[in-house]
Amino acid sequence: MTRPYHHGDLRAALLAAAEEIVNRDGVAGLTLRGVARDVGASHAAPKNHFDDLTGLVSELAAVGFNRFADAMQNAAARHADPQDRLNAIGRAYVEFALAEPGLFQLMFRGERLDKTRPALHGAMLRAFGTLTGSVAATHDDDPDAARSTRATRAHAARAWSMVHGFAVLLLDDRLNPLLDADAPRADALALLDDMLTMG
Amino acid sequence: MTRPYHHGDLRAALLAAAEEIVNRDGVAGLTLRGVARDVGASHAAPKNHFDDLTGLVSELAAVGFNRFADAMQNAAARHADPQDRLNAIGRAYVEFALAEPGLFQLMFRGERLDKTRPALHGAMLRAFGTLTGSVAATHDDDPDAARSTRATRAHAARAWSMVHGFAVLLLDDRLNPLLDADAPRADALALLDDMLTMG
DNA sequence: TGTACATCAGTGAACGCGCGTTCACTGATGTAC
DNA sequence: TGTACATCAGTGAACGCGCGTTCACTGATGTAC
Repeated sequence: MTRPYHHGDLRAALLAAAEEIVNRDGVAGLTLRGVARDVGASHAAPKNHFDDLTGLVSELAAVGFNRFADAMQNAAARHADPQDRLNAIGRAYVEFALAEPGLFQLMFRGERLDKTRPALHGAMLRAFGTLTGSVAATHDDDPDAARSTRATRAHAARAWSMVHGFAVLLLDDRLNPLLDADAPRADALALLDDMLTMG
Repeated sequence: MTRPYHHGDLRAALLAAAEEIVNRDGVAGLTLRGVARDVGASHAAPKNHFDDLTGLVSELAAVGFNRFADAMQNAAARHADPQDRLNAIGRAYVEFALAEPGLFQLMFRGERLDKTRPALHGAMLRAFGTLTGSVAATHDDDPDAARSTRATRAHAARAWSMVHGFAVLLLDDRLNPLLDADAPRADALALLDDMLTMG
């Protein structure tokens, strides 16, 4: 079987390769040439699908935010009580970051992202809406952030900051002094549970 | 006045230039050549003071963590009540991030950091000890994190995660949906105060 | 059904760029005697 | 007090590297008639 001239779905293959690279080598290790190399295409091929590195990164971030939103929604769907749902979302948030550390960092480092791209903008709204909406439900509030009260905004910002900060600090090994040295990963999730349920 | 062959304190000048660059262009914009260029030295000069980019970044991070610790301790010293002190530390944490966004990101992005360098390691312990010790005081607990109870660990992780996540999300314009569009900076600090004092 | 042609996807050579690093060197400083 | 010499700080040319980008091209696909 000879390799056909056209790939079939080079765009998807490039995104998959980019995801693998970013999780292995970090955001700084992601280059157009490297991605093309990994899928066996010429280094100029990505230009046809993503104008430049910002394009590739932004589209990959959109994929990431959609999966991120899916993960949080699936976690929420397994619980009926609003507070339980919110805690489940928080756990899913951190678990996503641990499972795809490079992708998570790419999604949250603005430098290389073009947030005006429709795919990315929509995916971000989905992900953040899931989180803030769930916070509002916990407090019997209007889920529309734009019309939320001062207290609800503070609740949303606190829940989001807490879980995001935990994920970021954990990924960068900053929480080690607070964790069991023998099993930091498992202990981290236990610690997160304590944080979420301590009232 | 002709420029002398020896600079006098090239090391300090290089660190100052690096700080300016990182706050202006971000972590990715920081290079040995660029730093040397900005102080008017040859591009190989930094080698004498910092072996490589990791050395420069790590030493700059050490400077940053010491200033960071100073800022938190100064803020704490203005209050007597433990909870007030902790809130003041949280405010100082976010204000530092806003004042030196590039330096803050450099300090918290592990990739380029050699945390085993004595200067950096010590400065990090100082900064984090200030924060976690203050949390323990709020709960009448042992300030030594290694011997702290499960509840204290959870309190420390929560306080730290919350304030760190808030800073990171704010720097990356992620909190805009929750902020007053006309004065996001001022509103952010008001929102932080609500978060810290909402109980 | 067949043919012509426009469009699209991918190739591979070439370019310029800034980077880190090496190297032989030079100017300045400190120290032993 | 002087002199010799080792050490240190900084220079500037040169190298190789991987990057993004451009360019003329070729193979494949779809569409108009």
